[in-house]
Amino acid sequence: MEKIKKPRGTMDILPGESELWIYVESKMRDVASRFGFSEVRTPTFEELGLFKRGVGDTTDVVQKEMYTFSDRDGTIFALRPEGTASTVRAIIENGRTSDPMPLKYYYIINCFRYEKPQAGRSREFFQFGVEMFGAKNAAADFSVISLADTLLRELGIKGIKLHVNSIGCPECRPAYREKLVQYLTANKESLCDTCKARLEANPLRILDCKNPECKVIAEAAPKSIDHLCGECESHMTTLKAMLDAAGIDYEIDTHIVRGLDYYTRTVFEFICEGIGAQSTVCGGGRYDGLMEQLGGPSQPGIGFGMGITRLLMAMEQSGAYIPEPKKPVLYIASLGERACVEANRITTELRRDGIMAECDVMGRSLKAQMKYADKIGARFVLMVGDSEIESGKATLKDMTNSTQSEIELSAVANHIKNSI
RNA sequence: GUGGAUGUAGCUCAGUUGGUUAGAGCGCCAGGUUGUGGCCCUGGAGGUCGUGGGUUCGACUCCCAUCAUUCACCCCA
Repeated sequence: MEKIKKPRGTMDILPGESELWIYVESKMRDVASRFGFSEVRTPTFEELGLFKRGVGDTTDVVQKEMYTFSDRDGTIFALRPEGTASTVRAIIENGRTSDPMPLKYYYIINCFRYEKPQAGRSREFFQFGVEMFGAKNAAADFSVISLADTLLRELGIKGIKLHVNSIGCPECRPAYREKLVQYLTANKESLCDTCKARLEANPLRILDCKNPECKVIAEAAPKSIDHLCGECESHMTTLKAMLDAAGIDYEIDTHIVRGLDYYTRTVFEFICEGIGAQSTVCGGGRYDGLMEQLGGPSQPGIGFGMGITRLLMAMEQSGAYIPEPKKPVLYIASLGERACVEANRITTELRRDGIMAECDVMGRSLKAQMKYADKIGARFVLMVGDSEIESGKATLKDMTNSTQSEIELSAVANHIKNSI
């Protein structure tokens, strides 16, 4: 038979590494709930229009990276390329804007983008996302950033830097944008080809270009942070004061420009060098116009997305703690039908009491069972055969020091429970 | 979408200027006498050498194509 391969840019997470994912995900839930965020689960696919309006019709994500398909009735759907749009849709659709403000939601989801895979980027990827709605103050920005910072610390990630910028609001951005375009147009000849094209479509992106020539121009370009209106200015000032007070290191990085249309004011990234070209482990910002854009009431919002694969790479690089696979406390080696029945009886009793226990299901020899017990790291091994069934006593071996003792079969479960 | 690198057992890799039944280590399974792990020894299973063409008496080895993996650009988490 011909083998079927997994789709390009997807991955299998197998035993041995799924433990790590579970650990990281439980950390995310733990930290998020400590910050007062609750989990939201939305569909894996949505109507295409949601992302066109939410993420932005002109973005690369929507224009060329979406997995779309039509339903039998002709409706066009898309696999979610990110989580924010769906969350906002769910809030509006379920009337949650009547809940006490602010709304604090988080999610751990898979997202899909048709891209060419490379380190830290795949077609199906996983992200932890956080969204807060209804709070326009800088304190909201701060608590979201602080949440990310706390999580990264608790996962033992080192060498990660917070970059912060403000890209202004509908009040001040148009004037800034015009000034920037003027400046860039004057220097158009020195720009790389892609940036020449970006001049029309998305001039802000030029600030983020890696081409050396463009970098020089970007360095001297007018900065959004110097052209903020009064409100944006004081918003940023307060945020900086809060970060300083909490001891969260950051740098103002005028190159940070988010690619999704919905961002306003604060934008930030946690960047980890050394994990490849895709070094943004966490990226987010404020999106005050998004709720209204999707047909809901006008409510400010702020949040971030954290790429779990990139996070794992950062953890590995940091030599962070990684959980050990669970090991059974007791393995029961049995020989013969009657012993096997008894082994299963005791194993079940322990399992019902929440203790990890194993017994033979392969019909192996005693020696082979001992080898197996060793490989799976069992702490104790109980040896049961016909004579043990007769006498009601069996040998219990402590695998850490090879000591053996006689024990009543009826007392095994209790003995094990007491010895852990 | 563009460019570079790579593709031999489950894993990590050998495979000599193209030459007979393709190898090692690890892992897996079974044994090493009579009911006992870690070390050691023996045996076994497992590969259409990514796939499809071509050159040749003969291809894992050379050529072309294709697919996949990977790194970078683009973009983003």
